[in-house]
Amino acid sequence: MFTLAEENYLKNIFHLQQLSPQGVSTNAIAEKLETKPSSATDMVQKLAEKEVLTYIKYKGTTLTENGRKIAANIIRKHRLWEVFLVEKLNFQWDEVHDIAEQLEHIHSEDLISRLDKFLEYPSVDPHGDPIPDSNGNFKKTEKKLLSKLSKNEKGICVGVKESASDFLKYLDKRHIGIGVEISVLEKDDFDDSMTIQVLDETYFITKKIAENLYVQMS
Amino acid sequence: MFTLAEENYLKNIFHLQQLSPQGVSTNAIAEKLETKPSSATDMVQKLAEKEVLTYIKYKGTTLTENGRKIAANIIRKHRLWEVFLVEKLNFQWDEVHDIAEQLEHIHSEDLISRLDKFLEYPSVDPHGDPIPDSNGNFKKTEKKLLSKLSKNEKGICVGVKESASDFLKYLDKRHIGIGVEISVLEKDDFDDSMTIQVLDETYFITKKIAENLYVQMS
DNA sequence: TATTATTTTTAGACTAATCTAAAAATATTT
DNA sequence: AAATATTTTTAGATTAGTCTAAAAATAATA
Repeated sequence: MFTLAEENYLKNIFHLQQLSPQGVSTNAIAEKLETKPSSATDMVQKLAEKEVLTYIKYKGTTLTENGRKIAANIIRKHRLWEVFLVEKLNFQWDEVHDIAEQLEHIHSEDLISRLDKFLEYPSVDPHGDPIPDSNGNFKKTEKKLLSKLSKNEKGICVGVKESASDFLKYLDKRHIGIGVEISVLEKDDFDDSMTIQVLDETYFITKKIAENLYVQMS
Repeated sequence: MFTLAEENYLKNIFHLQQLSPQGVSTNAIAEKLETKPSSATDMVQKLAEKEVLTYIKYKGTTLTENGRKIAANIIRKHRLWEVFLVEKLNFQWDEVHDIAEQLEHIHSEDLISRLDKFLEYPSVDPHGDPIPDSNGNFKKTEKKLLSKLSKNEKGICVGVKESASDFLKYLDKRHIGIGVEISVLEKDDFDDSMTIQVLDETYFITKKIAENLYVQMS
């Protein structure tokens, strides 16, 4: 069994590993967990003892297969609870993160499998991120960034890259959410800004916005 | 904000206070929390600093109004989550306690008020215990005669009608006293006799006995 | 009431998780 | 390649919560 702190390290190292699969640096871990590098070193050494990650001094860490599964399971719980909060308790999708951060640490396999069933086995969370199965496997999605689309292409919004509350509010105001169709009406080659159509409205969006929205093409 | 350990102490001191309203002993707290009396002393002193309880050395502790409210709120969360687990996730009522013990420590007022609404404002948990409102108030339940209980109901012994010595000896022999929980396992409709459970023992009692014991229902 | 038993508190130590400050290793620049 | 900068680790301290052992207070008994 792992402590709350250990679980948080595992989960965040998992996420960091997506960006640097060859090994995660101590400083990166410390920054992600908002702690000091010396604390990260201590914890990483402890987790290496427990064989959920491999650690080479001054080089970095990588999750073991076992560590990967544990991390994926925490992410699974986080995302399932987010679906519950939005679908059943009518939270807005930008309000659920902090609560899910707490709920993800509740220990009970039975609870999660029942919750999964209750929610009718969702495949993505309210932000469009995939929910791994009970073995820790993620379904590969062929989503791409909206910024990669050309003029007159369109796609279904399936997720966001950045889930900062301000950004989600920006999207809500324009009725952009998971499952909504977005069409590129115009694209400026100079600054990569776009004019897009969402439902019956057209909006002008900057490159920065387009680089934070994932769409799935038909 | 209170830590997990602090919340558990407050909750359990609240429960102990139902049985001894004049003050809870250090040993009783230690026993309830499955820890050592010295640990209980330390924690009680810390909680007294935080003014959620009053503590007099060698005498005992009593929750302050503030402490009572915090404890009631934890109990409220515990019981609401139990309703959720049984009503929505189809757990059996005897399987939910350990999970609710974890869920009761999730911090979010908004979450609980939405959960309350989702569950359609239940007034009791799956064990029949009352759920306090968001101000920490429990609905008053007055004492009634044990003879008025039906099969499978239970209550806490709060008094006797007849205080004849023979009767008290009879109760003593069966470990029936103030604060003891009595459950009705069987009730005979013809002569109003009952089979009751007290602690780990079951007893057969006549109508006359049941008409002389006051119980308070959860 | 004096003695014994029980309860409660204090003192000192331990673990998990964190921190600061300094040392060591690695990376970058000139 | 030497000097400098950055990253990472170690050493030692701190806090919360717990423990054991011993001392102090209270309660029970002879």
